[in-house]
Amino acid sequence: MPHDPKPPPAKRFKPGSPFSLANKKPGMLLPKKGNASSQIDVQRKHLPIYQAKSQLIDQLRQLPNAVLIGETGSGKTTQIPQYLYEAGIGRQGIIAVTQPRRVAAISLAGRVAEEKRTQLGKLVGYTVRFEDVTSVETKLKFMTDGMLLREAIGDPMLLRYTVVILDEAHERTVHTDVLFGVVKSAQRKRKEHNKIPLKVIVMSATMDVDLFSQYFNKSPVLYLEGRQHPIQIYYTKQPQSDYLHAALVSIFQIHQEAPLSHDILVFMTGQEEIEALARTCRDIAKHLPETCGPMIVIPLYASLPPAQQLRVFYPAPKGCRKVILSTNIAETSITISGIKYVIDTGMVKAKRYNPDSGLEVLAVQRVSKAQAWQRAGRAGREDSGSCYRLYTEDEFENLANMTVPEIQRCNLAGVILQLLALGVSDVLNFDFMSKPSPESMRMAVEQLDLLGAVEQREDQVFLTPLGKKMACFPLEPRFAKTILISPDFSCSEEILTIVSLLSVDSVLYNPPARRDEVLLVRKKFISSEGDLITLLNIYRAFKKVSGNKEWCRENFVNSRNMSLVGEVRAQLRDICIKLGLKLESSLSELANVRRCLAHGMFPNAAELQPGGTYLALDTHQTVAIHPSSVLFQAKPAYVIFNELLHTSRCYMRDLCLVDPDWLQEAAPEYFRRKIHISKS
DNA sequence: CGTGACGGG
Repeated sequence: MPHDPKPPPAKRFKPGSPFSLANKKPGMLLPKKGNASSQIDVQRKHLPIYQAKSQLIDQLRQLPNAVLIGETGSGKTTQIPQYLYEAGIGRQGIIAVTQPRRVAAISLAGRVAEEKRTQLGKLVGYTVRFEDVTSVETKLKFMTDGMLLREAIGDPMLLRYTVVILDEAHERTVHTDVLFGVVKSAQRKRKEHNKIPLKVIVMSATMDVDLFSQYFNKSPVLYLEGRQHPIQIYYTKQPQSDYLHAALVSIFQIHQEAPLSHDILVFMTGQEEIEALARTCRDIAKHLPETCGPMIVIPLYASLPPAQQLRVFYPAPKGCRKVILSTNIAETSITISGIKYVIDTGMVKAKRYNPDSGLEVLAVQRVSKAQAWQRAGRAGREDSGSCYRLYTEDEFENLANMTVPEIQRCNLAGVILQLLALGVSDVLNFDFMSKPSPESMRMAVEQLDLLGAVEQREDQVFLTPLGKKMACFPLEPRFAKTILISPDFSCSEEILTIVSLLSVDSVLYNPPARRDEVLLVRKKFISSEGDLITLLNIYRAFKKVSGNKEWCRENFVNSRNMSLVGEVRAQLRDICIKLGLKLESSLSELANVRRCLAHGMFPNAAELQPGGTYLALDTHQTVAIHPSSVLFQAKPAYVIFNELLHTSRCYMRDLCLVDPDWLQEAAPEYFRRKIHISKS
């Protein structure tokens, strides 16, 4: 199977100077894809992977592990599971295919069911959170990697499965990285216990090949040809000090020179930047000579309402240019057809983790080479295209090869808890493909220790009975702990609501243009006891009108996120019932709720200082109340907060007023130490 | 006095 990892030859251009067009001919029309089932077989046979079918089956039959490298469009994800099934490989159990995202798992299952001409949920099914479309007949199961991890807690050897296919492995999400270790150990254990072997197939784009192969006992790497069209890459001649300006200039150069039917996709870093550039583009486009043609500018980022996200898929009116300004959401999650030009600023907003302070910070930084290739690839999905990189070739060469795997950039408390629940005996030496730093491992263990989830004896970490229960919840450890202690305060119903509200995207809708209206309408929910109680009030009011959409609109509440809160809450409540927790409501007695929150979240406590700032008692950082908090003006002596946000300052968000005595009673020794230090 | 890249259970 041929494989050419060499990137296309590079050309240079300078924003603001004329550059030669890569392709003057108008975009070719593609043959329309039919949906009639008679055409499905024809389509399947036209996929590049079909040529290699018998060879692939022979290899996969005998190999316990394989790494499969295939470009987008190779058809590997839909075809390999079917090939295995049709060849009778792994028939004794289920073939699982994991995906980092829900939508991908759901749509792939739909596609494969269609190809097999069966009803979804029979032979082919999917499992994601809140949705299980499988049955006893299901042999090909698409699922999120997080879902398989959850299942592994009850079944560490994954005995229901004969084959696990880890797709999109190059994305290196936390879940995929943990799964690498889980399936590897399941393979070994099954061998030791003389169980049916587990076959593991890692699927990835053209990167990380050696790492994957090494990790899975030097397993062979199979290459699949893709159906990617050639992409011409351009670099700037000089480094650009202002990538936004460079992007603006490049957009209008292409706009002036390329046929209007060619769409442009620009990769940028965040919402604010995108909205600002969109405004500028629209302004400029208005004042261009008529020879240029009109331009439609579409912003794209995750927090955009779904209806507005859909706009990127509508073709622009004839004779109008479509320009999409996007975050990295268009790198993987959303695929837009018809993109002819990609402009890559070379920058991305990404999470960084400081294990010493335990603080996660969002920062604008340079992309990796792998990411730059992923972005460029978005220009060549249906036809040849061009990618304009707003940096020099030298700068490109100096980029990191790979994006640092997320597991090396995040708080590991949840991961460690999950591994312990899986029965991993020596967590500190868990066989990670890319080991997180010892400091961040230690930090996570300390956090779990503080919550009472683990005990440390002779350099070993053990799960406590409380920790075992905590692991049952699909939540951050501190939230699980708060729920588990809530029966002691007779307020589980309220705590379930608050935790659910904090574990989904914000239910508060804050359009900046209607700020005054928002403040006015929100007044009636505000509690002087803080943001968490305010949120509880909003949820109660929402329930009172049974989730009325009109009510949501009037009150600037995001109804979709609010419904999600309900789903999460129901799931958590079920887990509570299975664990035999006594569920009570404290109704109007909200001091109980705050006391419970103080006991569960005491590591996130802060104390007012004479100067009016706060001191985070755990890390002794100086912090401030975020201006969006209902306690912003009040400045109470002691608060707990849900999270720290590091922007212009270090802000606490989602606060709750607490009594210092509650903190003392929650963790006497800890606070004796902390408060002692803070006073000295 | 002023804000959150993207996912997932």
